[in-house]
Amino acid sequence: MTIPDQLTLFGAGAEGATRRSSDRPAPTAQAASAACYVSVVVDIPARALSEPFTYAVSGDLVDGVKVGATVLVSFARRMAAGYVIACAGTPDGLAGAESLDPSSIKPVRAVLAEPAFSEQSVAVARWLSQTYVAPLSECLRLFLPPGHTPRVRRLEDGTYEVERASVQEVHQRVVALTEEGRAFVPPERAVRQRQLVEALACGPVTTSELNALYGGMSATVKALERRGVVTVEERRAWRGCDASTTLSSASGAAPAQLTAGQRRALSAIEHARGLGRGDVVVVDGVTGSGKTEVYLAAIERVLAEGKSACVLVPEISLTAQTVGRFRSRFGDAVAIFHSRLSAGERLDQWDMVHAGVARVVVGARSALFCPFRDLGLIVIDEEHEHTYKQGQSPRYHARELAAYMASLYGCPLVLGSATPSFESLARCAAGSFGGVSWTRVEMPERPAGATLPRIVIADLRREFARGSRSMFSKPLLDGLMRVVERREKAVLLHNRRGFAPFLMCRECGCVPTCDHCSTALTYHERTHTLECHTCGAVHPVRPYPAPGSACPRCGSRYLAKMGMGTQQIEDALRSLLPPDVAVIRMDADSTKAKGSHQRLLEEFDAAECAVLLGTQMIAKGLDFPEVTLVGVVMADYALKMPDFRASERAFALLEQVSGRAGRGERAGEVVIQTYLPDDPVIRAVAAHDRSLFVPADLAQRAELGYPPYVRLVNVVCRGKDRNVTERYVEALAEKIRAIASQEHRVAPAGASGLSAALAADSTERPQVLGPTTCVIERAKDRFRFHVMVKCPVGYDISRVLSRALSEVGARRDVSVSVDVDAYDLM
DNA sequence: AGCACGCCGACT
DNA sequence: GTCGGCGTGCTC
Repeated sequence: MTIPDQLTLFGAGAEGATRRSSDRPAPTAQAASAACYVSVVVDIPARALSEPFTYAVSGDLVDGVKVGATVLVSFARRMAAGYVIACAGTPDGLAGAESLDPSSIKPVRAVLAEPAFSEQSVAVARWLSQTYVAPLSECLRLFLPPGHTPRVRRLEDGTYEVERASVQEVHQRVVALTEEGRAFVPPERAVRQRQLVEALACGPVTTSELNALYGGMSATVKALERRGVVTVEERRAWRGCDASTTLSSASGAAPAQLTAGQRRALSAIEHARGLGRGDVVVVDGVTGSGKTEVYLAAIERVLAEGKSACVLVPEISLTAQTVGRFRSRFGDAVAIFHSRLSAGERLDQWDMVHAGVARVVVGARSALFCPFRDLGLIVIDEEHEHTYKQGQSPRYHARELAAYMASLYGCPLVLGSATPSFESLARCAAGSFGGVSWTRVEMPERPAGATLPRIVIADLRREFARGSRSMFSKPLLDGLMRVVERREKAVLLHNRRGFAPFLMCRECGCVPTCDHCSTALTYHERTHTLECHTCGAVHPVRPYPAPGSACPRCGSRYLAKMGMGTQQIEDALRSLLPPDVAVIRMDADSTKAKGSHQRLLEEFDAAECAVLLGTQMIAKGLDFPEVTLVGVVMADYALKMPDFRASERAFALLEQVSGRAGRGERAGEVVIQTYLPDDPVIRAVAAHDRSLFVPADLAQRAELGYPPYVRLVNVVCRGKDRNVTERYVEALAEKIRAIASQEHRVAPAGASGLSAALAADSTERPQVLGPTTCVIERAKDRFRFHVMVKCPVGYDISRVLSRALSEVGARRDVSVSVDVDAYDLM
């Protein structure tokens, strides 16, 4: 545990200490001696401060002040960190500074960090800021090295302090034999020297490795270094590169031959690369059709041209196999980003890209902000995943950001999925969007004779009528027994975490709810607690049939667990299956610890006969050829979500999880348990044919005005005072209505005909719905209201919103969050 | 007149 | 974000 180093600038004793009064420099003198001028975005996240300010750079700082650098500036009687986004010889050369009084320009006080982003990244940050109505400083921060967000604080005595980044680079000392050293024979009795020479015979070794192997070796190293036998070289250590896996399918050897579908996809990507304008290729390949191999082959060609590639995968830790394939194909040239990296590992992976050591980046959505040298390809795997939408400001969607970056860099964007998003399907159907072409390539077959699994629908209504009270239907039970008998493997999906999601009184119907938030409390079996997943409040509880259970409202003792979770199914499986069958549960609870995710998968891989039970995290990316059975314990949770995308998501989830079966030589079977066997989504999954539900679902969305036919923006206002918040949100909604009605349709330059093609029946002007209270009316003691805005595709709604926000003005006691192209409408 | 409070706008 | 300026309205 290291205490963050603190470095006091302008501290007491420092010459010209920055006190309130002495804070103002003589402006004219500074301006006259300026070597150049810069546009600086101050790191104060307020919507009103999104525009850059102009500062002068003195001669002694000019070498360090470049685009991408972090600087310290005085701003409105205080100090602030800021980011340099442009440089020029005179103020006139900087946008917005033309009409500035030269005497009001202050100097840059210090350089806090070397350049971290390029001018292209500035363009990307600007686009993010405008599109998602977020402060520019917040968007620029995304490009900083991990753990290096600057912190400037004012101390009691009026001086300022810049906190040094808590994560630092580390070095290792590498010991190697010199040319002459090879012939060196240690004296008979010099045991340590013998050990050292022996260790170095096969190649250079780090000092820490030597010390771990032989104990204190530093004296010996020093002695031999003096004699010229060995050299010691200090080298930057790259943390986060040593993750190895025993997973059998993680090797990346290229197959002898690609399938016809893979070749088609690859040539579409090559075609797009040749055009160099950022065209999009949607690789629509069934599960197991070898999409990863297409990415790998495309990246090989990009690397051969000396360019780099970025691959986004949903929550990387879920796909240790994918990572393994990339690492074994491209070796050290790969940087990996996932949520389970430590701060130091994250920084080093970033620096590997910065230094040009790594030219392939595999990571979650934030990997797009890496300091790429010359980006030649962007890939988004499992493109339909909603994790590509960022949940906090800036609430960008990685697909849209990647499409913008692709056109900026003139490189192709590849979107891969077995279940492409409706947005992507619509754009491909239109042929173009945002001024570039969108092409869909189908890969309908699995390579090497593997076939898609047979799908069995288990009708739970009939099971119940037959008197079965088991959580496993006959087809699923039979399937499990067959797996046990043949010593194969099964994957069981259950889309819920915890033991019982909530408690309910069987007598009065009361469901315990959080005092601070209007959400039902979740029951946790192992700890006997009710927990609020919104604010984290924890209450101990005794549910029925434990003695002393009591309903908080009516006192009845029948306060019972409702629904079932993965833990309950795990217990049932264990009592059902012979003890030599491994039952492995994977959900948010069992994968909390670092590395536990991979460990559980390796356990499943190594087992001779096993059942892997888990939430949706097991649905994608897993590639185990021995899995012959996939069971969905209850498909209806996914089908009946209160969301217009429920069908799309349910289809994706069921199709993905079904795809885990039959990836090897033996055929696979999927059993889906449901009370709704006639639902079009279930029928589409059963037939491996999305056309059985997509047209009807699209027709409904067109009629009700939902994406992909319109854009949706959700504006949420939160405040402690109900009335104040409500009045504010009403004023904001009114302002949006007013501005939207006076603006004509402003399609941004280059916007395609998709809005015309798709939005023909929808409104031409934005439609403002609400304000209303949010579904979660109150969270963390704040009242929540929201306004929904629907507008035609291609309409520049962001401009309307930022104008409305600045005209209504900010209030300290009401926080506003804008979610453009919202996914979560709660 | 003197001052507390809240709103508005500037900040380079 | 954060501070100061200024207008409103209340109190001495």
